[in-house]
Amino acid sequence: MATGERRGDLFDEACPTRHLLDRIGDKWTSMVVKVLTDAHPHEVRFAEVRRRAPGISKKMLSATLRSLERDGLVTRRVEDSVPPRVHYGLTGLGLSLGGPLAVLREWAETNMAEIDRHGQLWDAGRG
Amino acid sequence: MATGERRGDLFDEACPTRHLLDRIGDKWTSMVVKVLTDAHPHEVRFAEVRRRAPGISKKMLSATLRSLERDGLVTRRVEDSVPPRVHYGLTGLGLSLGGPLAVLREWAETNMAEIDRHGQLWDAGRG
DNA sequence: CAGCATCCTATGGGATACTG
DNA sequence: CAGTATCCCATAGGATGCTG
Repeated sequence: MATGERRGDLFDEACPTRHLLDRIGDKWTSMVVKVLTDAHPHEVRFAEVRRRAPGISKKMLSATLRSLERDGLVTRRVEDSVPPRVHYGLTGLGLSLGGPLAVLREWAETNMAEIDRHGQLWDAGRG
Repeated sequence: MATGERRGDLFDEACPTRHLLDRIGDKWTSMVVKVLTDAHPHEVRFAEVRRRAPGISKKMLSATLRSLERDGLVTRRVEDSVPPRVHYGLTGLGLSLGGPLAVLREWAETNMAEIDRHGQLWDAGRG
């Protein structure tokens, strides 16, 4: 991703879910999309996105945003000033992704605690 | 994952979606869950899961199933025979994950073609 | 400010061979 | 049959420093 490369996996055609997860399943994409979704229709500047996605490095934010822009989910607008200001926003496609992500989030909020609890019991039984 | 280890990322508490994607966003989990969801309420044996998730190695199938079992999404039942037969199925929790995954899949089926097309245009403009 | 370049490590995951 | 064990490599992604 950092290089802008994309792999064309055989399973991409066979399994759309896998294909999508290849794009949004990495460490930062879902958080960046959420930041831009929450801000919509307002654009958000690079540093501000970074502030709202705690922990992300400049390198990864840059790579994540470029990947999203490449896929047509995010717009990038450079304000011609010194120092430069770059504004990011969602395309219609990017905005539409908010629905599925919200569903995922809702399920996660309801069930991740149980998953964690189960995992801890499991680990304890192996200690 | 292969070792059964789990990282406790700081963002897990802050972002449930990220937390969930840490579990299902890897290469095989979503496909394995889909196989078991499609088969439900019937259980599926190890080799049969493998057949329905083309390309997965024994190692990765083993690791993926164990991870899902650890998280309480999948049941594992060993039939006492020689050679052994091991049957996998979904728990209620695992079954409930089918909803969100179907939403993801639907969005992907509708939009991944456009994403790919956009990405190819982008790449062409950089060639 | 908004990045890119570079270096580095940990991890995911494939190939292959072995086992109860 | 249903796994483990081992080896190997490609990649994700963090840390740091430089630049227009």
